[in-house]
Amino acid sequence: MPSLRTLAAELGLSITTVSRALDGYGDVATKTRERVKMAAAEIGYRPNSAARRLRKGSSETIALVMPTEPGRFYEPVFAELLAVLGERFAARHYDLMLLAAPPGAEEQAAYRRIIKDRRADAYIIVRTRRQDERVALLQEADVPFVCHGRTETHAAYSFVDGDGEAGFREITNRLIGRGHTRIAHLAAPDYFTFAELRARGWHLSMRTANLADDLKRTCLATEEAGEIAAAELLASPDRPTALICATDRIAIGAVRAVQASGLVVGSDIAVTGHDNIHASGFTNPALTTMELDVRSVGECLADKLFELLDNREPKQRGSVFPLRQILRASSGEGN
Amino acid sequence: MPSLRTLAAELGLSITTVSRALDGYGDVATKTRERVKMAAAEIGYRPNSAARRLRKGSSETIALVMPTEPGRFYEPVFAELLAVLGERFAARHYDLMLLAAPPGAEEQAAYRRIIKDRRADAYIIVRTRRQDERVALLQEADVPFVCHGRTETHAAYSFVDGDGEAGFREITNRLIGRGHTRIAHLAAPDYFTFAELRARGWHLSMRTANLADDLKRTCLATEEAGEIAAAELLASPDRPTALICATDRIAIGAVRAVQASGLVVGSDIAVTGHDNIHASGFTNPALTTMELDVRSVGECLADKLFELLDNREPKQRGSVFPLRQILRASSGEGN
DNA sequence: ATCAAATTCCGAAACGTTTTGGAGACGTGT
DNA sequence: ACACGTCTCCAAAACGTTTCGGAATTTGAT
Repeated sequence: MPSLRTLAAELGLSITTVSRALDGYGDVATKTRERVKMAAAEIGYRPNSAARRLRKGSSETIALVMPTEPGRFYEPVFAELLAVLGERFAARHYDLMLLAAPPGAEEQAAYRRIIKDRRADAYIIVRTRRQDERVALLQEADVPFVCHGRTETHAAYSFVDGDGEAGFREITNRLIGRGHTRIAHLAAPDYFTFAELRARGWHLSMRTANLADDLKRTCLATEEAGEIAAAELLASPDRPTALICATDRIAIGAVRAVQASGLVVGSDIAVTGHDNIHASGFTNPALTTMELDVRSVGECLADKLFELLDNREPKQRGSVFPLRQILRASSGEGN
Repeated sequence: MPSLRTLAAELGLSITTVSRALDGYGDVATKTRERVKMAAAEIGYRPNSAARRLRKGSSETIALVMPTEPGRFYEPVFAELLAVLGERFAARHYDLMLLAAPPGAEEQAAYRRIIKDRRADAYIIVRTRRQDERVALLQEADVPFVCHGRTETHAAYSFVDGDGEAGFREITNRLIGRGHTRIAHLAAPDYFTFAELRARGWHLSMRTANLADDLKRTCLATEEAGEIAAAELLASPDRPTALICATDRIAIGAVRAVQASGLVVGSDIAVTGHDNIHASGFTNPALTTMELDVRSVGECLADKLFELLDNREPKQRGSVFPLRQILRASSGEGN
């Protein structure tokens, strides 16, 4: 309600001076500035965002378009990531604008529309895909953006990701160390980069140990799909002794499949996942998995975004965070 | 980029006429309107949102402040709800703005700030509490809002909720019908209205059947807390034969506690939950639970919001959706 | 005392839209 | 001929901010 005009009138100054005083220009006497700031605080002045946006041509908004899967949208830590981003953005007076669109034409259209309208100054891409049209789109439009996850393209862009490859190499090595030789991988759909990276980790580890790397099944990242895929693998006469799953949800399905076939998870068949979703600690036996620190990822995403918005030279394009291994009974370790 | 000015110049019309033509005023000749619309489509004109917001004094934005729990934020269907809301809002050219704040002073401040700045035309309150300061705040500020969940106050406001009371009465009755007499309730923290309603459902059902209603434990809605609370109940000499849990997460913890005490879920002890989170179908045995149709809820929330924004008389203040019971083996039924 | 430079302030324009309050043209009934 | 209503259109103001290009005043150096 109170505007610059109000303040100016009250102080007997011009709108210009009041504005510049508040924005910290060197243009205005220290004494006047103090006076203005006092009055502004007193009266509870807050600049009208629409007006400033109109004038500055920026929106002070960061957009995130959530890719709604056909069916239910589900991403274990999505809500938490949003919370972290929201906090960080608020500190810099940026708004977080949330849209939803199913991948494909509709998603493209959504991006085009916001870009055209300049309704966001920057974007966050989540669930990044190996060939991601969103990256191409935003690069072409020359709009700042940061990816959660990475693409397979060689384009230069900022991203934050977990080191799925190393994480899966590590867990595979660990299982090999415990004597497993037939280790299968239940992969997520391969248009997701994370699925490819995790599969690669498993694959490299197996090759290095000279073990057969043909035990791979790809399925949706759901419990149902995981159960079916695992059941198939277990039905084979030469069945695996370990199931390394791309996600906890897949792993939870796999646990069920193992139990259904009369085998014991942990002793007969090791099962591992990724994400450390809440439920993973409460399967029977508890699920060995690995975890990415969501807070760090969120903060890193925000920091990179602000680097771009401030036109600062980014320290590094991409940041890859290590995964914390959480060993539990489903892989024959832990308690 | 193209503005009304551009269009006007191109067409040899005034800005006024172009604006009115596009907004569908009866003021302008049908022929001119067609001409204008053609040109607008051709040139890809889209009104500048900042300008229109400034002029109209509205923000065309709906705000949702997510209450970040101390620790991790987690709400089973939150992401999906956001997706539904996002879709609906986009159809009406409203933006969904997301903030995050922990309940308490910070949350209040966040609301006050956005209200003062008029950065949102309406609000959505989630995780509604029995005594909810947010409701009071928004009512006092006379800003439209809709609650997901309800308060215990008698204030007139719009809300959408699931019928937790009926749902819990139903499952309790069902267990009683199967011969259970000592049925415990694991409740969520009682500042949440949903927790109170579900507890009431259990309570009423028990009283009606003249059964002891003293077997109630309150805990956080987490697996860990559920496990501890369930373990306590099971340690009692006169232990319950059924654990009706306020949420699936609590129930998953309870399942673990039952198993730890050497009893069998389903036959020895029945366990039920609420939410139908993905993991609930994959506990061993699968968890009996109940489910609210998120899409319906989201759409209803959006509809009510637009009723308020359009100043239409709401058909009904509150909408309570029935819960779908999902009977599975953990309560001795289903497969 | 004079000129230049620094300091402090301000008027006015601009961002792009919506809306108010007409103005002009044309037809209709008297 | 006149008054009156209807159709189309438009100029200008307003929303509240930022910023350009000075203007007025003071300071400093000679």
